[in-house]
Amino acid sequence: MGSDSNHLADLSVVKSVSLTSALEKELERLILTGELEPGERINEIHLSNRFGTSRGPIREATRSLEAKGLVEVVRNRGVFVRRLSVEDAVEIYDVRAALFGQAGRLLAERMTDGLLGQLTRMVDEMDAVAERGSFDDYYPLNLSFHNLIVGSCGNRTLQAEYHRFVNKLHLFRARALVQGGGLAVSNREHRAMLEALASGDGDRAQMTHWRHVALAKRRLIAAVDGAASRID
Amino acid sequence: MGSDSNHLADLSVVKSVSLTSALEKELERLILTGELEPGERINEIHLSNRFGTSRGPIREATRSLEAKGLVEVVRNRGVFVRRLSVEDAVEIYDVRAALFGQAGRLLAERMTDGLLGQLTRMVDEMDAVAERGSFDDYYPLNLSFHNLIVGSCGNRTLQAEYHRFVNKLHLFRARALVQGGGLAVSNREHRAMLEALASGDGDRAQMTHWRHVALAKRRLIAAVDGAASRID
DNA sequence: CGATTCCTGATTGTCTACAATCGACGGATG
DNA sequence: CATCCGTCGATTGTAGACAATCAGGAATCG
Repeated sequence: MGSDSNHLADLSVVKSVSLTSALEKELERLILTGELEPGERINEIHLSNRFGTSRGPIREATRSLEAKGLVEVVRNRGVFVRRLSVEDAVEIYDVRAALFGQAGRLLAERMTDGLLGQLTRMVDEMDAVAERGSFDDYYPLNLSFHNLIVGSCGNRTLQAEYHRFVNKLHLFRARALVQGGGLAVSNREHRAMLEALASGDGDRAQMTHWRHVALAKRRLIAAVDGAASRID
Repeated sequence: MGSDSNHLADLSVVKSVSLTSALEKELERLILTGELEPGERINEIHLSNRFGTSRGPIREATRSLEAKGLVEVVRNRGVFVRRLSVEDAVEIYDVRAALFGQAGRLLAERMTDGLLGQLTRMVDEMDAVAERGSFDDYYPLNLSFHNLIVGSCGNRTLQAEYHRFVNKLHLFRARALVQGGGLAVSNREHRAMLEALASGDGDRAQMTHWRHVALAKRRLIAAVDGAASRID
């Protein structure tokens, strides 16, 4: 853990960034990587000792993280990394589906040959990886594919919002459950999205993109039910 | 303005609310009502004098408001109520359309006779008000109608998010421009939404709800262009 | 022995003070 | 007259101190 405080020290050397902002970024990183786990309490004094700052900026940072939905601030008790229930995760998937669908629509209406080629190569590569059944290789490609779509839709507000929700899903500690349905199924949905994007049809793109996330939600629910049955 | 500090005093009497939380609520109210105007600087010392608190809780509150997109914190310069450009507003409308569409879909899939009756009465009432051409009477009804839909969709995350974006649009000081297209046109779109909700068809409901906000966006753009032409 | 109460240490919430930064204004210079 | 530089007051960013609150452990009671 010692290297982490070095991380913050590097940031504060650049004096254009306030301590509060640097702390917020670092805390967010600790949360998203799982070093601070859901339900875990964020102790101001420990953190201030660890980072060599006073408690003020830490308090400011945690207020911001609360508004972003990554922590919960309980008066007189402390700040806790937010714990997501299955119900929470399902709700977040619905929001994410809506945003991703809208990103698909916006992108279909402004698609270029270059971008379409890039996206196509990514889907081809995911096909190859899926054949090998390698989730660890597939996941980052899948992430890049989604990020390129959202990042190219031309709406920064939508992009920022989408990523906030994707970040929040990091709190749902059930990544192994997300494999449900198989990689080939997931990439077939990517192909349908691609075709819709190529067609320039906004309605169709919105529907295929929305459906991809909605089906992922369903796979999650099925996996959770399956896991619960296995426990019983 | 003196009555506003009484507002905060009332809140702090109830000791279950921290000063920071009370200040955040009050600042948000001041921003959303327009008492603190877009671009205006929030002066910590003035506010701490006004509310009889130290600056610490004010700083914490403004960090949260920043994450909610209502203010911008500029290091060493201060906190400014966020100013929305037309482009910002258009981006927000797109996000709002996506969320509203999703709310429509979710509601269509869980509609009850009682709720449908309630929504129908509201649309009928809006018809009557629209005939009189009374925007001031129409607007709150319209707001209630939208809120009932989103509030009944069964997804709290979506609801909270939708309202965050509606709040942000308060920063766009061009409410007079939102009248474009006429009240009767707007309420015809409400009827299409109603029919879709009654049919229980999620696809159809999502599309009609999405379209309603998307058309409102178009009307806004047209009104902005019209206003610009009139200036030239 | 289990349940209840009390005490104390740890932590949080807020305040005050100090240092750093910025912008406005006035004076000097070309 | 325009531009540049220096000064100063206002404000922001942060640290440290003090008071309030809570949870856990120990003591007491039934």
